[in-house]
Amino acid sequence: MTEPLNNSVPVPDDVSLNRSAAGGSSGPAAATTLADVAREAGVSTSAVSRTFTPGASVGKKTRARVLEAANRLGYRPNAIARTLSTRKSRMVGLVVSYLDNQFYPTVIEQLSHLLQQHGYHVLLFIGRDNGPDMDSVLLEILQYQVDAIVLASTMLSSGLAAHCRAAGIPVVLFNRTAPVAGVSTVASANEEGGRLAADYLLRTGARRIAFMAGLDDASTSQERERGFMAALQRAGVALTARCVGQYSLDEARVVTRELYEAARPDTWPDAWFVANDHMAFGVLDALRTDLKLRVPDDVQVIGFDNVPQAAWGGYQLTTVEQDSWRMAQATVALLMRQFDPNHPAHPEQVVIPVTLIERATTLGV
Amino acid sequence: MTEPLNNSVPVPDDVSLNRSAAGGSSGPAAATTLADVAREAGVSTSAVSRTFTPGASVGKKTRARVLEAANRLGYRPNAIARTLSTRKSRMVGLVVSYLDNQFYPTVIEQLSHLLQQHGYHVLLFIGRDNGPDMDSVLLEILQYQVDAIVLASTMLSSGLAAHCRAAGIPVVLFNRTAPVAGVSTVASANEEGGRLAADYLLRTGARRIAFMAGLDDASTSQERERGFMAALQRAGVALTARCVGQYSLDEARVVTRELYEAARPDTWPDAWFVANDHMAFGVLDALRTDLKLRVPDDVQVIGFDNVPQAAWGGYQLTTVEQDSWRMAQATVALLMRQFDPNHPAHPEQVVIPVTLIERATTLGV
DNA sequence: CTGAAAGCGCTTACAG
DNA sequence: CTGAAAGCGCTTACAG
Repeated sequence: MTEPLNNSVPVPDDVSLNRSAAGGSSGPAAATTLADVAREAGVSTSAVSRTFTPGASVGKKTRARVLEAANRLGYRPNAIARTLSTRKSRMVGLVVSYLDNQFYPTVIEQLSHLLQQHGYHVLLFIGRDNGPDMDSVLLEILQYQVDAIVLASTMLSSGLAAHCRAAGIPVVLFNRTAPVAGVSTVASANEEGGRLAADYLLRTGARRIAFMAGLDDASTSQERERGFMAALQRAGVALTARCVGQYSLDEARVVTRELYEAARPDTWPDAWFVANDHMAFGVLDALRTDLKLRVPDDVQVIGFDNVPQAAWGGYQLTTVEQDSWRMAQATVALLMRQFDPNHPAHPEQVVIPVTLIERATTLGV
Repeated sequence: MTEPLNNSVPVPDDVSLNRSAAGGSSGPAAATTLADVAREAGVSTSAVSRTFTPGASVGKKTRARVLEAANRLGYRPNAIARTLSTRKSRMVGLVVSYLDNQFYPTVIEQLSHLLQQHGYHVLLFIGRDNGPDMDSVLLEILQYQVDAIVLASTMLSSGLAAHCRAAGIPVVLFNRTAPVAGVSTVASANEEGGRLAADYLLRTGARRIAFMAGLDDASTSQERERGFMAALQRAGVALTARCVGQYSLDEARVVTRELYEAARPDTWPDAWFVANDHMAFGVLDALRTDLKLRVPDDVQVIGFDNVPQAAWGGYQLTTVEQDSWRMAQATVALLMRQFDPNHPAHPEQVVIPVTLIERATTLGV
C-alpha cells in the first residue's frame, strides 16, 4: 500500500504534528479542531467550547490554558459545525435585483455593514427576474439554513412565504410591500412622496404633467403613483401622459422619446414625476440629449430615491429622498428583535419618512 | 413536568406527524430530515443520500420510492450538514469595497450569476478599509468554510494569503495584482490601457496633460499610470500635473478644482487621464460645473472602466473599457478548475485586453 | 445495488 | 466549574 507519488500536489509545510497520521493523504492541512485544542490544553472539549461561547461558565485557569493552546495551534472555530448543532447560522440571505440602480448597491453596503456589526453575514443572491426559478433559488438559499431572508425589491410568492413562516425563518420585504401574511416590511412613505412631488410641481405652475411608472405590479411604484394622482386630483388637474419605464434607464429614455415624437409639441408635458431616479436619468437624457429640450425651462423632472448620481453635476436632479440608511437600520433592528429567543417573532411593518430634495431640474417655488 | 403555557409563541399548524413527540416543545416545525425520508420510504439513510447525490448508484425502484417520500414530506437537504461531512460548502467568499463605483456592483452581479450557474453561492463581505480589522473579518469569513475567496480591489495581507494557501483554499485577486505567492489574479491590461489613453490624447494635439491616480498603493492605478507615462515619455512630452483622487468622486472634484484655482490659466491642463471613470465624473463636474470650462474644447478627459454612467447623456465619457464580463468569466472558470479534485490547484494570472471607447469628452483624432 | 456504522466539528443537557 | 456522552443532518468507505 504505497502512496502514489504526485509532485504536482503540494504538500503543505505545516501539517499539524498532533494529528493521527492514519490518513496519510497529501493535500491541504486539515484545520485544527476544537478536539485538537482540548487535547493540547488537557481539558475536555466542553471546556474549549465554553471558552469560545460568550457567557458560558469556565474557570479562569481553564480558560487561560485553552486560549493559550488555541493560540498556539492557530485554532479557528468551524462556523458550519456550530451551525449544525445550534441551528443558528448567523447568515442572512439577501436577494436583490437591479444592481444598475445605485439604490441597491447602497442598500447592500449598508445592510452588510450593520449585519456584520451584529456578527451576521450576508449570503447574497442576485435575482434579476421574478420568474419561475426565483422560488427554486430561494429554496436553495434556505438550504443553507439562513436565519432570515431579506428581499429587496422583489416579489415573494405566497407559497414560499408560507414555507418560511412554517420553518420559523423571518422574512422581510425591503422597499416593497405585499399582501402576504407573516412577513415584515420596510418601506418609505411612498404615497406621501408622490404627494410631495405633485404639490411641488403644481406650485411651480406646471399643468401638463406626466408620470412614469416603474413596473405596473410593483407596490412601490403603485404607491408613489397613488399619492401623486390623489394630489393632482385634489388640485383638479388631469394627467397629461403616463408610461412605464420598467425600472430601466434605457427603456425610460426610449419611451420618453417616443411619447414626444408621437405628439404635437403644444401637447408636450411640461413636467414629469418619475417613479425612481434611475429612470429619471433616462428621461433627462431623452429630453436634453435626444429632444434638445431645456430643463427645467421647457420641462421639469422630479425623481425618487436620491441616489448619489442625482447630485452629480451632469444631472442635479430634484428628487424625493428615500432614507436608505434608516431603512437598513430598521431592517436590522427588526431582525435582531426577531432573533431574540424570548421575543415572539411578530412581523412588523415599518415605514420611513421621505423628504423632497430641490435641485436643478425643477423651477423652484 | 408540564409544559409552560405560552400563547405568544405560535404553534405551527403543520408539525410533521412522523416525528417523535418526545421533545414536545413549541416553536417552528423542525424541518424534515434525510432520516425522516428514509423512514417514510422504508430504506436506509444511505439510499436517500445517494438518490440526492448525482452519479451515485441507486436502484430505479429505490430512487422512485425515495423521491416520492421526499416529495410527500417536502424534504430539502440541509446544505450545512452536507458541508460538514463533505468539507465543501459550495460558497465562495466575495470581498468588495467601493460600491459607489458602479464597476463593483456590476462585478458582483456577474460573479454571483456565474457562480449560481455552477451551483455555488456568494458569501458577501463589504470591506471599506484595508485597515487592521480587514484581516480579522476575512478570518471570520473563512470560518464559514468557503471553498474560495475572491477579493475585488482589495489588498491582501501576505499573512492571510499564507493562511489560505496552507488551508488549501484558493484566493483570487480581482482587478488587482499583488506580489503574494500562491494567489491567482484576474486583471485588465492596465498598462496597455494607459498607453492607449496617452496615444489618443497625444494625437488630438493635447500637450499640457495631467494624470489623476486612484490610490498611490493600488496596483491597478500604478499600472495605468506606468503605461500612460511610458507613452508620454516616448513622445517626449512631460506631465503637466498629477494628483490623487483616492478613488472618490468627491475628492476628485475637490482636488481638480483646487489644482486649477492654484495655477495661472495659461498653465492649466488641456487634457486629463483619470485612473477610473468614477473619479472622472468628479473631474468633469469640477471642470464644467465649478470652473465653467468647456469639454472637450477647453479640456479633454479620458477615464477607465466604461461603467454604465460613462454612456449617460450627462457625461458621454471617453474611456478605456475594462471587460468586466470576461473578467468575471475568467474568475469563475479559474475557480472551477481549482475545485476540480484531480487538478493541481495552480494559481493563475490572467489579464484581459482593453479597448478605448470614444465618446464626447475628447476631440477625436 | 443496499445498509449499518462511523465520522464531519461543534454544542449542550446531565451528572458530578 | 468540569467532563462524558449524545446529538445536529448529512456522506462515505466497508461489507454484503
